[in-house]
Amino acid sequence: MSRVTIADVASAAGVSKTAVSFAFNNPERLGHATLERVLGVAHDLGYTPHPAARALSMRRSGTIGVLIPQRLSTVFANPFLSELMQGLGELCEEHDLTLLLVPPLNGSLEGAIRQASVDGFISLGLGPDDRALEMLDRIGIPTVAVDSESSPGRPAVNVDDEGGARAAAQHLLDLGHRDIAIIVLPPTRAHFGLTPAAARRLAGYRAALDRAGAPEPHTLTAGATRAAGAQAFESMPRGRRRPTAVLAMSDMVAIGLMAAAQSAGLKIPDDLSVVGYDDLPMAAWTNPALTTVRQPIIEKGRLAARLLIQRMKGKVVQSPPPLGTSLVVRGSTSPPSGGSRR
Amino acid sequence: MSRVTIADVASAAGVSKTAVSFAFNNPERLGHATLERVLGVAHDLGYTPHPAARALSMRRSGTIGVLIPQRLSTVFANPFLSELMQGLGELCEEHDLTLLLVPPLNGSLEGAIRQASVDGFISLGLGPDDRALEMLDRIGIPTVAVDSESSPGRPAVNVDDEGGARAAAQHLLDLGHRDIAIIVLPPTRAHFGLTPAAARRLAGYRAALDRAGAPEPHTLTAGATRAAGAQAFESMPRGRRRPTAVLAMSDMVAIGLMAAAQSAGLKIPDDLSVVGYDDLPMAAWTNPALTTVRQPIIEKGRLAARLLIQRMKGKVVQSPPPLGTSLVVRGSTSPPSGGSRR
DNA sequence: GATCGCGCCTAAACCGCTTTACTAAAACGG
DNA sequence: CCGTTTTAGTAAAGCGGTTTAGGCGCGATC
Repeated sequence: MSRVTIADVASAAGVSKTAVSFAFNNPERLGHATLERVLGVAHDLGYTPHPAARALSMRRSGTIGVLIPQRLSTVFANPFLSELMQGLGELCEEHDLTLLLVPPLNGSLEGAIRQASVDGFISLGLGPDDRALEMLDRIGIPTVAVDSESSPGRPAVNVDDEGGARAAAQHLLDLGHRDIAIIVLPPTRAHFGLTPAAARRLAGYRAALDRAGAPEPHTLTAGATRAAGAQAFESMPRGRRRPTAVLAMSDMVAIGLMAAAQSAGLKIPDDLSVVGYDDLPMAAWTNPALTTVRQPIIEKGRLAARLLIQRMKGKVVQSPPPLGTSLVVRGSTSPPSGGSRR
Repeated sequence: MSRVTIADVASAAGVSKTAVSFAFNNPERLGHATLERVLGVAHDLGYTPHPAARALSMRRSGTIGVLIPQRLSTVFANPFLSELMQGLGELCEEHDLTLLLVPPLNGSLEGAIRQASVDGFISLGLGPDDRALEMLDRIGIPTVAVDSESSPGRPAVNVDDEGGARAAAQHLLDLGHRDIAIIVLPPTRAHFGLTPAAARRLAGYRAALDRAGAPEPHTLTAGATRAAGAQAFESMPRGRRRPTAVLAMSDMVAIGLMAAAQSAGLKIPDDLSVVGYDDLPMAAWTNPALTTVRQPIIEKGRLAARLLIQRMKGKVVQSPPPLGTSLVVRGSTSPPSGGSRR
């Protein structure tokens, strides 16, 4: 006993397939009596149009894809994505769209794209010349890039990464820090350099430090998870060579690092100042609360979805100006403890 | 210029559509020379099989749906879903599946289901007689229910909600609490009573309290978000009628409630003990750290996905026994402050 | 009274792919 | 040298819908 199709309904109601289709999609084209009858029969039989058939025929699937360059288990470990999904979700629900998560399958994002039946894509953190984006262009599927670089054909939604980073670094400098470590986010795709957003943040940090004539910062790399942050702390220089402050490109890293530092006996912020990036909700309730750069993640999601939906309607859309970022000063930063160092 | 189809490739390569299809799905049925040629032409033209057409023809879309009974913006505000997605994601990636999020559209989960082209569904928190589940049965799409009730045809993945709840309540009783408030999770779907999991937890709380002869607990309802938790605190009885402890059915509620209590000047746990449910990662780093009932969320996701994938392969699967829960005692609970009360 | 317009419904083409059944040619075996 | 496999490829029938271009009956129009 297989699925009940439109033909089943048609013959059971004694009408053509067309009539059944009209009953659902174009009711005004049917007489009142037949309409009722068809709908009745359809309901009795438990008929539901086959989504794939519908998608094929209508050239529209009613779903938009979220292109995620990493494994779901790592990317969902960072609430950043949850926030973004809230924004995307809001607009999708408004427009009757469902959301398809598209991570790499067998390590291939392109392969995953091929399999995904969607009307448009939102890409996260891909470099502007990424093969995946190129592929989407070729197929001609509308795309909006988030945390990427805007390029002619493809609108991009970004925040002022560099400005935020500059503010963060300046804050530490103002407090009197000179020995500062930077925790860089790693590339998310093999053989593509830094993520565009990471590059911009790094540039922002560096710009502020250079301008103040601070010594070359110690940089190390850690993925955007708590565990990676803890690990980053372990691989920081020890003893008198330990920096007095660290700039992390993600709150999760900052939080993990803070925890590791604390369980190693350090006092935060006295022994080590930490500033994150993102301002996730939880940044406000760590102990001490995290000083961080706020970016409007939910709004970013909303905006990206809104733009994509416009594009899917055929409108030409421009990249909007970057959304604002701002430093939120909390308890995890303070002047360096004057004592033993320098 | 529309999408390049299999027919375009076929004629460009001077072969039949069949040959092109074989080149991709059944390469060994083609001679070496033609295979190369077809693949070459396909690549040059930038051909990609249309996913919907493929899905229709193969009766398989390569995606599984996650049926979510609430708005994405509320459900993603709780890291519970992130955790679950990590588990689901792991298995999906292993099996080359993408994940479709299916929340209610225009308030209708059924409508959303209709639109979703998936090979199977994972449902979250639906009552066993929910219309949506009934609909899935009728369509004949494999489904695994999470946080639901197992029923003959449909395997369900659950944790020992009641046991965990009992342990939590017993813990408070052991500490000497008698005036205890319970924060109940609300129904997620209109006119369906308590969520099955919420009902089981409530039963667990009550069982322990009754058995100890504690007075009727004060119960109130709050959705699984921080904001709702804070609000729940506001609507708790004040002054001497304030309970000495509260049992929340979700960490987020507990955390929100704790924060609200603290900013109202209460000391936790001295003035108010709080125990959550879930043991989200962040439960360990609130201040004080949250006493809570741990449930293995990621594992729950993995298990559900594994079961669903089995079912999609045609195997008949049974509901596994509930996964274990355990009380994790941290800093948010203590004996009631003896002083002014009782 | 032929024609037009209109309301209601249908036949058939089409969406883009997979797959079954089949054929022509080449290789094989005796 | 002649049947029999094998090999390499094709035509056509689905998959399950939507949509275009009519068809048919009937009262209104000229």
